[in-house]
Amino acid sequence: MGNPEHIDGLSTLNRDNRSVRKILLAAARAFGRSGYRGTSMQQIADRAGVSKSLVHYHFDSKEHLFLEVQLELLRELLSYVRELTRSGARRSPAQFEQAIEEARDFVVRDLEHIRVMLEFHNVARDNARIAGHVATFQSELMAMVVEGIHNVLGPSMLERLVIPPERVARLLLQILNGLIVDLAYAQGDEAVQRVHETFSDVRALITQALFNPLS
Amino acid sequence: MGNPEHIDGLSTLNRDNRSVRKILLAAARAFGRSGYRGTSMQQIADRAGVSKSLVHYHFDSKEHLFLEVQLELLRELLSYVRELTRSGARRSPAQFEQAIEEARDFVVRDLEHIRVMLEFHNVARDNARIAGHVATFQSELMAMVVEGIHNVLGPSMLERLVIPPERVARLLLQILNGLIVDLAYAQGDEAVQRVHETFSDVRALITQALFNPLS
DNA sequence: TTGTTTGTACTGACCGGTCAGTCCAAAGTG
DNA sequence: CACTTTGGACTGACCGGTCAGTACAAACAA
Repeated sequence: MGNPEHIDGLSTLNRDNRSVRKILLAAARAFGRSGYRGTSMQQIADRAGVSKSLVHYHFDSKEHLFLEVQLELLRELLSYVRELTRSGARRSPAQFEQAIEEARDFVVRDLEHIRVMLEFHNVARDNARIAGHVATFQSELMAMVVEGIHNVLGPSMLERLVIPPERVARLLLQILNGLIVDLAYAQGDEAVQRVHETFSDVRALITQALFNPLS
Repeated sequence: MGNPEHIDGLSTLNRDNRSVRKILLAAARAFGRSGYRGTSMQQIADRAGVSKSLVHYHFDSKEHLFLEVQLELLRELLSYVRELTRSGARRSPAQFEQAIEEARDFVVRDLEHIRVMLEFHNVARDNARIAGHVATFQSELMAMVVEGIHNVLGPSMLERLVIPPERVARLLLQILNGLIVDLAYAQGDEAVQRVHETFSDVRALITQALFNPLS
């Protein structure tokens, strides 16, 4: 990745600083809940328990803060996907399904955080710098999922895929986007439960059709 | 639906008025592109070629305008789904796939408009009135898709579904949400083309696994 | 025919308020 | 000393919304 925080001429950011971490966390949640424009620097400062001045002290601008939030989310996702697909011992469609299920659990657990992704394209549309970062974000995530598919399936199962791994990766990301949107809409526990049921249907049907039978 | 524009004590809206139609169209596109908070009344007025005052003359508030945009989108979706699934002559998985493909084309064609849906939950989160309308929107759309599935498949094919029609409807809406998000991210023609390919994969795999073989 | 009234569409100027961002003096901290 | 943190005052831009007033055509009255 090569020190992405040093490009674009942004000032260096001390990520180990406790306040910086608090601000990043508060900002991620606030952006996820209310969107980029719907979140004020004051709200972020309040939720982080620091002064507004300090936020401006650590981050050049709101755009910079958003960028760093984005960057951290990418790091989290990458490290999670790496961890999830590290072991090379799973070699069946059922294990593949389980990996998808675990990915879903990850999304649900960090939903407030991950929802920021739905905001990326809105901000990117009138901000070239952020648009570039979104593109990087997407391609790095895609590469990581492809690698994860290789790790989870191994060469033997990989041969049985009816479409190439790259297309499987794109497919997984697309249905996960659908899950995120549906969850954003769902209000109340039964609604969330129904969304989970729906995603399980998607997962089961796709897995079933994704592998050629053993010849 | 019963004259939805008369509920909530909103002033009646002359939908035949040329300016009103221009404003609604401009607002739908602007909300779809930049989100609710990212769109100002001034921008909408400019794009509609009218004064900001006129927008406030026809619509009580920004919230009211958003509500009317939502209402019109619901009308369009309902009438489109009705039209798409009217004929009862299709009775094969291939025809089912084609109906999904047509729905995709509809989404792509009106994407700028439909993208507003991604914004609904953001606005609804801190606006009870809009939250109620979103819930109505969702349930009416769901009912319409279920009815459409019945029409497209007919009793014979309906029996072969491995999950009930209601779950199929939720599944379709979820993967369409994924499509909309992916399209929102896609920049450039090849990117859009790749998203289409991905959605085709989803559609094909799901359709393949969705029907029991003829016994 | 001429004048009056009424209703609708529409506008520019303006108001109160919010927001991102700046500046700075002061205080704590390692 | 250098770094971090606070709080407060301030600016310029923008935003949603209001308001007085214009334009105009149809209906009505003399």
